[in-house]
Amino acid sequence: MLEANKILKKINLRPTTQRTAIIEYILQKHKVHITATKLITHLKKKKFNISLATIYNNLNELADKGILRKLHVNNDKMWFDSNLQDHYHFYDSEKDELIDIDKNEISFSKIPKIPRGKIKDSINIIISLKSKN
Amino acid sequence: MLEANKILKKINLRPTTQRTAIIEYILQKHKVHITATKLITHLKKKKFNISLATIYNNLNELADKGILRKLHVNNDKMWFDSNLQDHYHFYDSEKDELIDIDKNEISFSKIPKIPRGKIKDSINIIISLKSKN
DNA sequence: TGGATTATTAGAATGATTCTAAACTACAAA
DNA sequence: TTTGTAGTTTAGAATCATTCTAATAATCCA
Repeated sequence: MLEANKILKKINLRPTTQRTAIIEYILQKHKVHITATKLITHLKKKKFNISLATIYNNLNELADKGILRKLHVNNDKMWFDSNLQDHYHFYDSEKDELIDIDKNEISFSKIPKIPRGKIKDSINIIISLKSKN
Repeated sequence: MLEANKILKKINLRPTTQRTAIIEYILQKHKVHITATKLITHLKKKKFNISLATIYNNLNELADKGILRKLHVNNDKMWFDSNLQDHYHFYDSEKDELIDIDKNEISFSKIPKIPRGKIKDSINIIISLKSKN
C-alpha cells in the first residue's frame, strides 16, 4: 500500500486519486510549504486534473486531522505547512517562499506576560527578508 | 489649526473632512489598531458619512507616509497600527482585538542566521490568545 | 453487487480590497 | 473673489482567495 494511502487510512479518509496525489506531493520533499494555487499549478503541470475546490477541501481536511498546519503569512493567501514541529519562518517576498527557522534557532531570554484570563494559543514569528542593497 | 491638519500639512496631504475625521480618530487614543471595516463602522455610528474606498485610500496613504503601519495578523483583513515603535502583538481572536507587546517585553538570547544574500526586512511576532479552559 | 456514505466538481457566492471614471473640493495665481 | 487644475471622494464594478451548493461520481461494506 502506498505511503500516502497508509496515511489516509490512519486518519480515516478515503483514498481517492486526488487525495493520494496531494499527499504524494507533500511526502516527496521532507518539508513543504504550499498554497492552494501553487499546488494546483504543480499538479496541472504534471497533467493531473483536479479542481481548486478539492484542493481546498483536502488541504483543510489534512489540517484538521493534524497532517498539515495552517500558516498566516500575509493577507494574500493561506499557507499549509507539513512541518509539524514547533518552528518559525523566514518569508522571502521576492520568491514568495517560506524558509523554516528551527525552534532552537531562536531563544527567548524574556517572554511577555499573557493577559489575565487568557492562555497562549500559538506563537507566530515571521521574519520577512529582502535582498541586500 | 487642528492637530490632525498639522499632521496632514506635514505629510503634504490636503486636509479634507474625511482625512481629518480619520486622523482625529487615530489621535483620540494613544495607540490604535484598526481595520477599514472597524473604522467605517465607528465613523458611521458618529453620523459621519464616508465611503469604504476613501477609508482604504487614506489608511494606505497614511501607511505610505509612515503615519501608520500595516499589520498582517491573519488572512481576514488588513490591520493598521498607529504605534510606530518596534513592538509585537497579542491577538485576542474572541474579541478580534490586538494588544501591544512592548519591544522590551520580549528579548532574544539567540536569533537565527539570515539566509545569505538577504537582510531582515521586518519581524512579525503574533501571540494568539484563547480563554483559559 | 447494491445502497449508503463520502468525495469531487463547476460554478455561484462571499468578503476584503482595489480599480475606474465621474463628480467634487482645495488651493494658488491672477 | 474668481477660476483652472491638481488632488479627492465616491459608487459601483472588478479582482482574488476562499467557501458554498447541489449535482454527479467513487468508495466502502454488508
